[in-house]
Amino acid sequence: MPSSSTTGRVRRSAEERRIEIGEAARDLALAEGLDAVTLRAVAARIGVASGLVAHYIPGMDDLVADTFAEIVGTELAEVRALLPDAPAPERLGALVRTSLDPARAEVTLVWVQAWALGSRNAALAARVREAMDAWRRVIADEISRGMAQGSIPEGEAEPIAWHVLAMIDGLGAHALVGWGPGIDAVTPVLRAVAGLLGVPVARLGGG
Amino acid sequence: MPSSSTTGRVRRSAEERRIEIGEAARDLALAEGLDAVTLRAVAARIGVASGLVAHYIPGMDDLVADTFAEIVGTELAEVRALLPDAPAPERLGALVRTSLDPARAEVTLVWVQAWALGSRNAALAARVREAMDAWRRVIADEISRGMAQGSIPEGEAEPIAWHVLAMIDGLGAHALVGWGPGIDAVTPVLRAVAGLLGVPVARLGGG
DNA sequence: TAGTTTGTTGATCACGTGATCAACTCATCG
DNA sequence: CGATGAGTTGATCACGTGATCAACAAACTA
Repeated sequence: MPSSSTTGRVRRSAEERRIEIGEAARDLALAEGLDAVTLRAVAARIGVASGLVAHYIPGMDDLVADTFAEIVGTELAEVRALLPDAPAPERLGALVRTSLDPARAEVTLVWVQAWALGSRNAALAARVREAMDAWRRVIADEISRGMAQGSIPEGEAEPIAWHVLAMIDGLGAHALVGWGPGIDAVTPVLRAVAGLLGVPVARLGGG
Repeated sequence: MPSSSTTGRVRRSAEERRIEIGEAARDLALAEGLDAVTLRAVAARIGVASGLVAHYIPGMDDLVADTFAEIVGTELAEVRALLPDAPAPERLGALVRTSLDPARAEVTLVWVQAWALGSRNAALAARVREAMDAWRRVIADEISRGMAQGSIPEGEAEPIAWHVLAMIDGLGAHALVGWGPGIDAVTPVLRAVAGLLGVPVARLGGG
């Protein structure tokens, strides 16, 4: 029998349901990976028939792509919010340290899966490129500001930003299979970034 | 023809079949990704019933893991074979250039998929860690030799090797979704590596 | 109250996955 | 020649995927 008086079912407005579905997809992706965002899994998580979820989305590929965009968009905003009010090099150091925080492993899995799934899911691939552009832009802006302020030697900000990102992503992927334990990741990365920027390591701040 | 005109079937020895299956799995993985290594896909590629493939392997997870190991093992051997007979810094430069060659995109997809699948496939995860260890060892050995010969300033080779690898892998993953086109990847990476090693960029050779 | 709208269900379809196994074919040996 | 055994088939199982849709129920409206 149904749970309460008549039925336990709750009717929500279309807009509420859409939000609920999006949240469920996000939670699932963070907890179990992007490939766990499945029609039935999302439905089960919000206690609803699978058909309902299908009714609200164009297709699963789109939901997955949207979920990815939502997660990494939030991630970037969070990382930016944590940057200290300090000179560019120190802000960049903080950005690297935050990005390499093991607590972000959930998001790293999402990133790596997105790169892999991006080969087949065109919508996702487009979102991935957008997200990477956004990240590079943030890093490049910091570098450019530092160059304008004189705290970083003049040069091309874009390629440097690109490679800082590559280092962060590479280390993240490595950590995903439990590789590189026991080694301090942050210090050598900061050394490498300092080399890329042309500034002393100490200028990147931190302890 | 040898085998009767009624059926085109060919009988092979168990060992031949095993090799044939392994090769089909490798080709499939390189052409369409590790997730395309499927019971039926492998069978179809060698023109055989799916049951035959299943008969020769413990399970698909194992075949996928073996296929990954085979591919990246060969890759590392190839890259090593291409290193010039020169001082350590130049060899490292060549290693980086070879690894970033766009022609290796096939293998990159395999790597990224392996990182992602490694979360669920324990056998694969183990192989991935082994492969990464092998890579790091090769790079670290080169660095250590350079340090011993005086062509690279003294320091800890392992962390440096680790980060050179992270940079290579990160850039590879980026390229997978068609990101970073039009930007010369090699030059800035060499600059970063030179910074890590503490040697002038010119010492990494190439051009 | 009766009628209409809108959210929701659950069965069902078509497909793809890995795995299993009795039956078959063919090469080889006695 | 007949028997033995290794290689192979193809149907089949159980499961999971995305998608569809007629029917149903709750809320709203006249």
